[in-house]
Amino acid sequence: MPKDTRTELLDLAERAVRSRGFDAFSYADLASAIGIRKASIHYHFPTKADLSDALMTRYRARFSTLLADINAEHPTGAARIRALTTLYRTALHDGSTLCLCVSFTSSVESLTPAVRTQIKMFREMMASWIETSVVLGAKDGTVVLNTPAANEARAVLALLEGAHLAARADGDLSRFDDAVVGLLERLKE
Amino acid sequence: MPKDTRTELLDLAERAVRSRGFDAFSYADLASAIGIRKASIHYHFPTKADLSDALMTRYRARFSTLLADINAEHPTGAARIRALTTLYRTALHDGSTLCLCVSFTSSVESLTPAVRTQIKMFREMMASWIETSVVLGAKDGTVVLNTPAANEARAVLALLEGAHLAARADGDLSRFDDAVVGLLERLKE
DNA sequence: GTCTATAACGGGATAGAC
DNA sequence: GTCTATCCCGTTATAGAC
Repeated sequence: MPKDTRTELLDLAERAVRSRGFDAFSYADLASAIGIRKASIHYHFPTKADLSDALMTRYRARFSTLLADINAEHPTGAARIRALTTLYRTALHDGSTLCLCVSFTSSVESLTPAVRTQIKMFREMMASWIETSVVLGAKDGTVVLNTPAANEARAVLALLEGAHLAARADGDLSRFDDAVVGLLERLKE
Repeated sequence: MPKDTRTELLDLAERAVRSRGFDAFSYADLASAIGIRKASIHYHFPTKADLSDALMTRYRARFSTLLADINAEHPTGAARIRALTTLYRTALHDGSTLCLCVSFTSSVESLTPAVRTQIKMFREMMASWIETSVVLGAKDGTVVLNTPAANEARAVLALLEGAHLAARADGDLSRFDDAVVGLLERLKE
């Protein structure tokens, strides 16, 4: 079954933002990629602000589902953090795409207050999930906590996002792997 | 003594890239800020590629000096890593400016091969210095190594850059502090 | 929903006077 | 070194036909 135009536009725009950045892609790029005129895109997303807002809304919903999936599949704290690391690694693709949240954060001055709020909400969601996971890990004995769980969560999130940047800069997935060795090492079982 | 125009342009451009991103600032911005016409800027930097190259060259040189200063002032591995963390924290200013390298990495597709190479060289320099510092710390007993020093170095760099993003997204320096608590905790003495 | 056509603006860059 | 003037292109966005 074919994707509708709106979904196709979101897919293309997401890839564009994550690989080139918010300020470096245009409606013309999307139009030529999808095979319609750029004026037609304004029917689906009147302004670029509307498009970026829709991108973050969908991205947050997708990650919310993905985190729930991880919870359903992995019972221990360590397994969940491992799965999250895999998720971030996969999101890099061949090293050509950052996390949408990372990309948007670098262009935050070009974004509307609504999108900035969504960026914050995304990080809050991630940090909160990580915190819950490491607390679980501390209880089930699979994660060693050296600092308060809230700080561990912020550190893990920063590490994963920073590892994204490193891999993106070199176009090399192994940069990501190098950076997360220490994190994975701390997960028992 | 007054700054020359070239230096003033570099200062303005660096702040612009770090706060708004490479694709979101223009010669017109610099011109109005410095009080000359935008055509005049082309005398100093014929193209935006020349400007970005000069920015990275100067940034690398500055950090090279700063790292040497840290070495001169701090004898132990832990003290050096602590000083580096402070350096990154300061680079955030009030939370409005990313590391130039972080900002450029997000816009890497808009940059010339020469600048991309400089981005890699910057990270190599940082990772190498961190690795040397943690090896020193392992010897003098101020840093506990859980993984190979090369991996620790990549992890520290990723953590610092990721912490930059977190602070930038929320416009709040305490996000940086939250993320690096665990790193500082591992430094003894 | 998509089209053509166009408005209105801003981008990087250049030529040549001073 | 800085200026004015200009070129050429790309940008987001809108109007109105189909």
